[in-house]
Amino acid sequence: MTAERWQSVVREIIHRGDDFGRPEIGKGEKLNVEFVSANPTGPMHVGHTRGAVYGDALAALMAFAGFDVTREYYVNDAGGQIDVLARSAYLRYRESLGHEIGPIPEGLYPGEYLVPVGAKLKELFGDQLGTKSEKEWLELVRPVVLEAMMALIRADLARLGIRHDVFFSEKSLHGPEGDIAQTLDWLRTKGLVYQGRLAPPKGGAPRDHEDREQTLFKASEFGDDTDRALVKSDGSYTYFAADIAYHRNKYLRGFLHQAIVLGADHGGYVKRLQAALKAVSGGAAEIDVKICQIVTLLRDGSPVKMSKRSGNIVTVADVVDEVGSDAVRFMLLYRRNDAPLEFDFAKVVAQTRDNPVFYVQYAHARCCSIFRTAGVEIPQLDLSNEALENADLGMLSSDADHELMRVLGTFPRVVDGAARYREPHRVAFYLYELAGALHSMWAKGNQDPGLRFINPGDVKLSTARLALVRGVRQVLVNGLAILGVFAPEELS
RNA sequence: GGCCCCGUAGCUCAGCUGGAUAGAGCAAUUGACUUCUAAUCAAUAGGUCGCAGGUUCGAAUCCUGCCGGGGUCGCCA
Repeated sequence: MTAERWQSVVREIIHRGDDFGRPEIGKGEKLNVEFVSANPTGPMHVGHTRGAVYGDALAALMAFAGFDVTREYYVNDAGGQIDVLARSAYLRYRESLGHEIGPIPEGLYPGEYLVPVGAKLKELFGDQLGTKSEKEWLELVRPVVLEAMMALIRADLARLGIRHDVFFSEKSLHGPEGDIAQTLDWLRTKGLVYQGRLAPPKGGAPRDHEDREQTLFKASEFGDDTDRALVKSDGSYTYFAADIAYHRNKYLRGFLHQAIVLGADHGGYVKRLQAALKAVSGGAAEIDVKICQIVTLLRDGSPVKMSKRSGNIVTVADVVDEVGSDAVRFMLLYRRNDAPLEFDFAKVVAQTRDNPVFYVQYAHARCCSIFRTAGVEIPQLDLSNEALENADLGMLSSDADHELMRVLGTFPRVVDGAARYREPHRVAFYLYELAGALHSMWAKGNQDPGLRFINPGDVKLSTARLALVRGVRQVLVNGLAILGVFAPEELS
C-alpha cells in the first residue's frame, strides 16, 4: 500500500518536473525580501556573506512557494558616512594629481579600493576640484564615489550569484516633500508623534543620552521597549525616521508581506521595526525579521584574525575566489540562520563526505552518469519522460528502492516547512539525506547486481530504476535551485 | 541591569511546530575497488540533550528560575 504511494510519487516527480514539491502557500501575493543592504563604503567583507546568501535563498524558497518576490537592497546613501567616504576619495584624488598625501588620517577609509575612484575623479574634473570649497566638491564627489562603491558591491554579489530587483536609495526619502516628511505628517495626524523626554536607560553606559525635549515616535504603543527619537538636534532626521518612511513606502507599494535579513548586531532593532510597520500600515502588513548569527572563519583550525584598522579584512571576493560560490552558499545554508557558524576553509575546499556540497553535487552527477551509461549499455531503452512515467514501478521492490522512494516522497513536506518557517537550511539537510540514499543504493548494487540501476538483461527493471533515478535527479535539481547551487552533470 | 540568540557524542551541527530505543558527518576501529566514476558504501564504538523545578498520558522540544557563552541597549548607520 505504501509502496504504491511511493510509486505514485516517482510518477508525479517526472510529470511535474521543476514544479514538483512546490508548496501552495504564497498564492501570488507580493513579498519583499530586503537583504544585504551593506553600507556603500567599500567592498563586501565576509561578515555580509551569510546574510546575503541566506536572503537570496529565502527569496528563492518563497518564490518557489508561490510568492511574488522582490529582492531589495536598501542603500544607506544619506548618512554622515558618505561624507567620510567622499573625503577619503578626495584624498585619493589629490594623490592621483601627484600630491603627497602621507598616511590616511584617522577616521577616513584607508582602503586601496578608493585609489581608482581618485583616478576617476581626476578624469572627470581635472584639477578643478581643488579650486572649490569643500561644500562644493563634496557635492561633486559624493555621487561618483557612491556609484563606484555600489559597482563594487554589485560585483561581489554577482560572484555569489545574487541579483537584487530593487536598489532603494535612502537619500531619496529625504527632502521637504520626501517620504520621511510625509510619513511624519501622517503619523502626527494619528497622534503618534509628540515632543517629550526619554528616561535614561537603566544600567549600561549611555554614551550620548541627553535629557532634552525631542520629537518622538510612540513606538512603545506598538510593542517596542521605548519611544524613539525622530529628529536629531541639528534638525535632520534620525536613521530610524528614514526607516519608518522606507517601510511605509514598501507597504504603499503593495507589500503586505515583508522580510528583512539582519546581522546579529541588529538583534535589538527587531521590535522597533515591527512597531514601525505596524503603525504605518495600521496592522495590515507584517514583517518577518530574520537575524543571521556571526560566522567564525577558521583556517587550519584557528580563527582568522581581522582588524579594520590594519586593513586586514577578508572580503567576499577572497572567499569566493578560494572556495567557489557553490561551496560558500551551501555551507552557509547548511546551518540554521540564527545559530553561530564556523566556516573552516580546509573543510569547505575538501571534496569528501566531510563537505556536503560535493556530496550532493556528486549525487546529481552520478544520476547523470547513470543515464549516460544506460544509453550505451541498453541502446533500445526509451528514456523519455513519457516512457519513464509509464514504467512498471512495481519492479521497485527492494528495501533500497523503498528507502529511496520514501525520501523522495518527503520533499514536498520539507519544502513546505522550510517556506513556512523561512528556513532554507532544511532544504540543504534534506538534499544531503537524499544524496546519501542514492549513494547507498548505488553501493549496494556493487554487492548485489539485482540492485543495480542498469541491468542489461532486464529492460523492464532497468526502465523502472531509471525512472527512480530521474526522480532523484529532478528533486536534487529542484532543491539545489532553491539554494542557488549549481547541479553539475559531471564532476571534473 | 533590560532585551535577543546559543548551550545536544571528543569536534561541527540537525532535531526545538510535544510522541515510540535522541540523529548525521568528522575524528577512532574494522571491512568493501577486474565499478552503472570508491569524490562512494557497510559495520563497531561514543550522549546525565547546561542545571533545578513545573505543565502533560508523554518534554531535547512548552513554562519559571539559575549557571555558562555571544550580541545589543545613540540624536551612529
